Amino acid sequence: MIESKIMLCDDHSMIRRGMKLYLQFDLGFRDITETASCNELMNALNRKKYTHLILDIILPDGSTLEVIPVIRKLYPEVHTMVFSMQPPEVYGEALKQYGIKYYLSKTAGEEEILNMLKQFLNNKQPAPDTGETGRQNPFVTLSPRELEILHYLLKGIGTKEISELLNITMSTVSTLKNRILEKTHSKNMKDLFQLATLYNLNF
Amino acid sequence: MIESKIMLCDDHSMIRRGMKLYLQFDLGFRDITETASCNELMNALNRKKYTHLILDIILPDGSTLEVIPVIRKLYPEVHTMVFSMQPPEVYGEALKQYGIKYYLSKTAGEEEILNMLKQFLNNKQPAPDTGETGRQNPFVTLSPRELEILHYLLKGIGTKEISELLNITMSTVSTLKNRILEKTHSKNMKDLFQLATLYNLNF
DNA sequence: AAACGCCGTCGAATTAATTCGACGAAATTC
DNA sequence: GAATTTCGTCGAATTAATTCGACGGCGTTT
Repeated sequence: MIESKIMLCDDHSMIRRGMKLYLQFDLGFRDITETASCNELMNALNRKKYTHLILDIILPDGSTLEVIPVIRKLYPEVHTMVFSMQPPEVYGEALKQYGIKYYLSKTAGEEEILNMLKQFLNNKQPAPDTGETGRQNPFVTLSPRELEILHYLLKGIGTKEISELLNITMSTVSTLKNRILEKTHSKNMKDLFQLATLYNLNF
Repeated sequence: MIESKIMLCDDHSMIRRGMKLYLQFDLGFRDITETASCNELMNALNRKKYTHLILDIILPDGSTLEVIPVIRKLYPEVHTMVFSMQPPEVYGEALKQYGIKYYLSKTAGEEEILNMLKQFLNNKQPAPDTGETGRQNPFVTLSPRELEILHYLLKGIGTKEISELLNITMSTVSTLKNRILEKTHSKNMKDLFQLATLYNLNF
């Protein structure tokens, strides 16, 4: 194995220390650089060549989602793993579109963390993701009527009021709403709001 | 200094490792026990006497807000510090009501973390409450119970399920939910989610 | 001490929302 | 062209959620 040069970007010093411990003591890597913001990250990448990036999503000066496209353009060969508090369902799709194949949740157990780190740092293929050739925006599968309902739902309007606005039954609205939740793989409204925010769908 | 027996409760192994490193290497404490849920925590407290507790707020099986009153009743002499991702303004008041004087934010820098840990573990008086922060944050007016409910609401959990989790009536949950909406001036859940996002409360 | 206001709780009545078919029309696949 | 899927819709039954008034407990104010 070639000596890996690892960049670890997370704004929580606690997390960085914990992660560093895994990388150093458990996995034996030594070349680990830390950054705590998008800005620091980009500067550091500019200064030195890294083989692996381990990035948090939410940083004090913005989201790594904003810089990942830039990074992939400037340093196409670097391996990138995202590591976040956010549930993978939410960012998974967006990251796949960006070509990020590794997503580690901070809520994962020790074993899972170590396993994924090992695979990632040895440049193995990522965990067997559920097939599906690079899915797109989950909202594109919605029918016209469903999009109409979605529009009102995202404004926080309830089933009853929507049914009145569109002159249809509440049960119809409920049915459509459920189909929307299914198609977007949202468990509940909170998931839907999050997903919509993620895809800039907040109209 | 008397030998401290420290209990560290957090569901992220990464955080636990980072914190343990601070406690062991930087501060020289050795008796550190880890737990990762409310249940584990209560069992561990029952088994052994601790001098200091360092607790995360949000755990997989509930909120420490639920168990802190119990802990303070059963073990009134134990020193407790809360340690969380949430901005301190939000939980500060509720915790003060529970007699918790130490609140450490995971977003704090290394120095701040070490300082507060030192003070806490040496049983000094808490840091001079960093001035009047965020009188504008609408979440500060929430009562302890309301914050508890809020926590579940923000996870997208419904009234019925919350009532089951907390063993109270649905009508109670609904009442609390409405008071939360009122106090935060939210018309509906969508507003609440948005507001929570705005105040970095989404976890 | 009395009065006030917030807190956590509930019951009963009411309303909102979901579920689970089901149906014809339109689009798509075979 | 037949079979299948998706779409928009609904009714009836059921379940979830809200409303509203209330009550005792607990701090504060007066």
